[in-house]
Amino acid sequence: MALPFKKRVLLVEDDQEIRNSFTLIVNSSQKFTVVNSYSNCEEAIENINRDKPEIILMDIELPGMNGIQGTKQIKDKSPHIDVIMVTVYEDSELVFEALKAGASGYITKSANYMELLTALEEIMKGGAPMSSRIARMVIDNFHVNPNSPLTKRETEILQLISEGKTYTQISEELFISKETAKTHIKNIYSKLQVNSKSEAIAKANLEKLI
Amino acid sequence: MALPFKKRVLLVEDDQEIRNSFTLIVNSSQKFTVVNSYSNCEEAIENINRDKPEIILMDIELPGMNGIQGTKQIKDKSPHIDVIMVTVYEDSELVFEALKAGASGYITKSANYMELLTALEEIMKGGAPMSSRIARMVIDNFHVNPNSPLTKRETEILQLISEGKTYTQISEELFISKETAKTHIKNIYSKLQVNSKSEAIAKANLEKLI
DNA sequence: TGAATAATACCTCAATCCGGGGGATTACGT
DNA sequence: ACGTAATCCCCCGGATTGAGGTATTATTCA
Repeated sequence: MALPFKKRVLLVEDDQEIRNSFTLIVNSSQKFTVVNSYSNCEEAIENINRDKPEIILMDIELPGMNGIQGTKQIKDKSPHIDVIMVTVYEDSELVFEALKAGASGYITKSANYMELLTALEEIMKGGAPMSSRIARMVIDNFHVNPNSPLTKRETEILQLISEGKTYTQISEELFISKETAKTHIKNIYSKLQVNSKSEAIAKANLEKLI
Repeated sequence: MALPFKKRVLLVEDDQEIRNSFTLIVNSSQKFTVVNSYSNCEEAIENINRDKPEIILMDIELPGMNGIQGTKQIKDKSPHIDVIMVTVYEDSELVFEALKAGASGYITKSANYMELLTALEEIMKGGAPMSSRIARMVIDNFHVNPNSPLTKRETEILQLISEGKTYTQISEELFISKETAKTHIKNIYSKLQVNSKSEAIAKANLEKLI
């Protein structure tokens, strides 16, 4: 009955109860098996080569090293392991930090039986399980502000600035004189209230102008 | 029997067959109704104030204005309308362009009955429906490269550069001398093979160094 | 323990960039 | 007809940057 190819799942979660209930749920599936569970990242990382997990369910709030730092270290050493963050928070900063750290999914602790197993299946299929709110948060992060104070040309030039181009390169690329490029950039700076290229890029990213 | 609060869905799709089949599927639901369908963006935009859609299913490849340009214009005028891109392509550039333009979901034309309705439900819940591959693509886009050639300090400084900080500001923020900041930046430039702040930022974003 | 790497700091010099003005023409759309 | 956008030019001074060095401490790791 024990399938030889069950996906190896590791739990990192300091709440004993959640650890137990998640273990039960995961083990109830024919496709997954919990190889181990830890209450902190340090131990998990220490034994990762022995446990050889393919998927890690990682809590964010942990004693000692937090789940985001832990994910970073794990993905650093073992990039093939898929990490799913499990948390109570859907705070946007934490989400993005976790994703940057290398998480491939983001579910909440309130996840029920089905949601948890669906998330694991999604990961197996090469997907990225997320709650509705997280998905929207992530997608919204891409949206460019349609109410930019900049004109089309200015936006175009800001784009080139963000690509690291110099005044000269911009003027050549757009077939305009260097002075014109300068004028546009002066206007961009004044509209964005900045006074350097990098500041302009920072503001552009912040306000999703490009 | 006709519920008064069905969500108003608009179709923009040049393939007559798909338009018909999607219309049938959407109308089969108690929660949605197709208010109109067009074979091009121009017409859709022209009549949008009359059709008053809450959700638009938008093809990307269209005669005349493409679906990405169309989405941009629609979100510009009516930011409250949710646009779901419907396409055969899962090409990464197109996906990101569509998301930047303001799309809130991204499904493929091969979407069946269930997938289509699930996507609409997801949108209604404030989510962002995506296929597994798209979701992973989007998530992967956040991941920071764990094999950065930069040291911790250099990464820290690159981060500050990307925030638009000057040498002086960086040195003050990190409690080091201006000269040291300069040295670090020189090393960053040499490792990234660039020679300006904006180029460094561009490369950093490209290679997900920060 | 020794070597390598990282982080710190200083020097010089030329090129670029920025800010702050200014003025001017053409074109397009309302 | 007026405003906005896009184009181009000028001056200038000061700040910043980039490129070339050298050098001293920590720390880390083999």
